[in-house]
Parts: sequence; structure tokens; C-alpha cells
Amino acid sequence: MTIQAAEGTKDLLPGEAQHWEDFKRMSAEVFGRYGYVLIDTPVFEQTELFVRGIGEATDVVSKEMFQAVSGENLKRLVAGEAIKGKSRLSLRPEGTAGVVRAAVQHNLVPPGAAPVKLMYAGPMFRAERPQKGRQRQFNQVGIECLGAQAPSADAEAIIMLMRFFEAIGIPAEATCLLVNSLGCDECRPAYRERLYRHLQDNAALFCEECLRRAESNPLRAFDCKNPQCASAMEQAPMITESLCGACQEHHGQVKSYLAIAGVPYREEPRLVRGLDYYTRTVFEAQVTEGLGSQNAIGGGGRYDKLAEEVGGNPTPGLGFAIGYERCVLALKAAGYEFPSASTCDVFVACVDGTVQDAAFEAVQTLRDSGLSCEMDHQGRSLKSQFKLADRQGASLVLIFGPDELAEGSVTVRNMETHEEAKVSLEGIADKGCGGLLGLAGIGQPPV
RNA sequence: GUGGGUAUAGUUCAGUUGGCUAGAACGCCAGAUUGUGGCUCUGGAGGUCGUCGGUUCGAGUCCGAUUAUCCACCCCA
Repeated sequence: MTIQAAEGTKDLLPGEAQHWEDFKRMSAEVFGRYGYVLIDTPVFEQTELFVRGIGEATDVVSKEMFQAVSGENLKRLVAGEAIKGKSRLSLRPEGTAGVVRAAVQHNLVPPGAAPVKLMYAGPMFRAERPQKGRQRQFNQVGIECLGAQAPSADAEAIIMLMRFFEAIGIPAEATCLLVNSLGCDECRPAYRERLYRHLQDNAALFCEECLRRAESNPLRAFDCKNPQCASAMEQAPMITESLCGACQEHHGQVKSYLAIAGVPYREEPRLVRGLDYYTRTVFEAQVTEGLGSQNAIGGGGRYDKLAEEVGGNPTPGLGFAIGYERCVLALKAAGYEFPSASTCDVFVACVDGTVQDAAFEAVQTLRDSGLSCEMDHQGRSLKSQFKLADRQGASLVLIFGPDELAEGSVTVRNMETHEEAKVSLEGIADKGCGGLLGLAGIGQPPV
């Protein structure tokens, strides 16, 4: 039996892997225009970071974390011995906690400093059951903006998120932006209490699941798909009506900045997120096609208490993450054409075996001169060498034949225009494809 | 963690109420007047029918187990 990739993991095959690289490059380009710089943090951290940062009661931490244990500690665990807290490690389920930890540890945001804008890209790990748009290892690109508390910073990040989707080819009509405010330490506890009481008072109307949610996080009751619960929640108090003055003003300004930028959004009072660190602004970008029920391609929000939670100075912050694999699904649904994998500039073809050595040498010379160059290694017929050249997208084919070689020359064929000409063997390394064509006296290569 | 579906060629899938040597399309390889690609035509290679067990004269087909995978719940990107 052949060994397969682990459950919930996927190989990025040639072409796909290239697209992931392009995707990262595009994100760096777009986010770079907003002042973001790259940071790279470890894929595993002390478990404690996620427990404190994301929240012990969240699904992500309580049941979806991959624990990582070194060989020695694994032996201790198996033997029933305890291991030190610092040795309790987990693969990162998301990027924010690690980036904030790094910023605190290296004091990247001293009190009073200008905001620090960081972006990252890489794999995240969650031990969930896989389904459409959900893997156990998946790639995210994301940003964190630390040290900015103004509502304009929230709006800027949201605008950048939506611009990015357009830049990679997801049409604006296919996306939908949801925004909400979860309030702050001042107003959220009171709201939670009101919501909790609503659930308790109407216990008969709710499913068991929702009553359990009432205890852990009553806001989640908004997510219940049960129609009876949904109708019972229509009477529930809304967070937007319970915000304190400061939060209300902040939320209002975020929305007005979005309006100024012409970014359409939908206010969604039922948008609650499963990560405990969010305060005030939260947002989520969804797509309508191609993703089944996992339709969020990006999401994030403000987390003004997170830096303190991991031991740093009080530092306001906000950020978002984008799911790469989900974007790919959205792109496919939108009919996006993914660029093909391999290309080569020049293919060197041999008429027969007698010219093999000379062709081999020429291939090396061409590569040394900076061209992507390929030749056959299977003794194929000239005809099938041409097929290969065509499939690999070669602009030019150099034909090595005994006749030409005897007079020190080879034939150059422009695959687009079908033009052919002889060129002297000594000159072929000069000046790339254009030089080759120039030597052959035929036009420029196709782009 | 819970529920449902699926598992046949490199890929996407046919395969009748169990019955001869398991098929198609695409892809791959080779040819179609002697040294030339895309289109077309002809031919060819490639499968322990996920795995193990059971029922049966006989199992790709029925039953059980197991593994993988997909979809949904939960939650998130």
C-alpha cells in the first residue's frame, strides 16, 4: 500500500506551488503600498501563548490544536511524567498570536512609537475534520497593525483587504464584506449578561446546543442554523445597541471611512468571531460561489488587549488573515485561468544521435548565458522533440543536424512565426533569444 | 468529536437483477513517403476493481470490518 499525504493535507503540485508564490508576491506588493513589511515567525510556539492569546475556551484552542512534543518529552509523557510548561508546544493555528508575541519580545512597538505594520505568509494547522475549503494544514497571508488605535487604521486595513482580492482576480461582485463591532471591556460584559439572560429567560425556545453556548459564549447563539433558535434570537438584544459611547463613535467612524473609500459593506450585528481577543471592529469577507459553507476567504478585527495578554505594554492592534486555499476555490468559481507550469525559452533538438554531444554542450552554454533551455534525454524522434518543445512553450527551437554541424552552424526556428534561419555555432550564447533571432536575421521572439 | 456519501487506468467516470478476456473520454507513447510542433486519422501501453474477511458454483457488483476521501454539523481563513 502506498503512503499518502496525511489527512487534511494537500500537496501544492507544480503550477499550484507557483501560484502560491505569485499569491504571496502579490500580497507583499499590495500590502507594501500600505507600509507593511514582512515578518516570519516559527510555525510552533509555546502552547501557553495560544491558550492566553486566543482563549482557552475557544474551539481553536480547546479542540483543534496540534500539540508538538520533542522525542525526549514524548518519552516522559508516555511514562506518565509531567513536562515543563516551556516544553509544551503547539503548531500555530493562526498567525496573530505569534506575530504579537514577536513584537512584544523584541519591543518593536515602544510606547508612543508610530504604528508598526507587519505581514506574514505561511502554513497554519488545525486538527479539524476536513471538508470543502477546510484543511488541517492550510496557508494564510495576513497582516497585523500594532500601535494604532484610530478608526482610520481599521478602515485602512479593511480597504486593503478588499483591494487585494481584486488584485488577485476575485471580482468585486463575487465578494461581500461584513462588519460589526463587539464592543470593549466597558460595554461587552454588560451586553453578554443581557444576552445570557435572554437565552435563560427563553430557554424553552432554544436547542440544547444554544443553551450550552449561553454558558461559554452567548454571542455564538447568533450562529445557530436551527430556524427556531434563529427566530428566538430575532428578539435578542443587539450588540450595536449596547455599545458604550466610545465604541459607538469608533464604529461609526470606521463605517464612514469605508464610505469615503467607496468600499461597500454590510453591517452584520450577528457577526461574532471565535477568537477571544477581538475588541470593537470585526469584519469578514465572504464569497457567494465555489466555497460551500466555508465561505469566508478573509477575516479579522481589532484586538486592543492582546499585547497585554501575552505580557507586553498596552498596545492597540488589529489585523486580518486570508485563506489561500479558499481564495483558489473562489478563483476557480470565478473562471480564473491559472497560468501553466513549466516554460522554456529555447529547446535544443537533435536530428540524430551523432549531434548529441554538440547539442548537450550548447544547452549548457545557453543556460550559462541566462536562458531557460531544455533538450530531450530519451532519444525521441525529431518530431516528438518538437512536440515537447511546443508543450513546454519554447519560443525557439535550435535544430542540431549533421549537415549544419559539419559547416559549424545550426538552424533556429521561431515557433510562433515558423521562420527558420541558419546561425553560426559560435554565436548562439549571445544576447538571449533576441540575440539568437538577430543572428539568424529573423524577427523578435513572441512575448 | 457527530452524521451522511464515495472508493474501478495517470485524470474524470461507465459497468444491467452477481455470469466469459473489466470499458469510454481525456492524457501518455508510437506511426501517417525519406530531418520539423499545435488540428486530424490509425495503432499501442497502462487496472491485484482501496484493503481484509464473509455469502455463493461464481463477486467490480451482495454483507461485515478497516483505511482513505468527499460533503455537512461545530468552528474558522
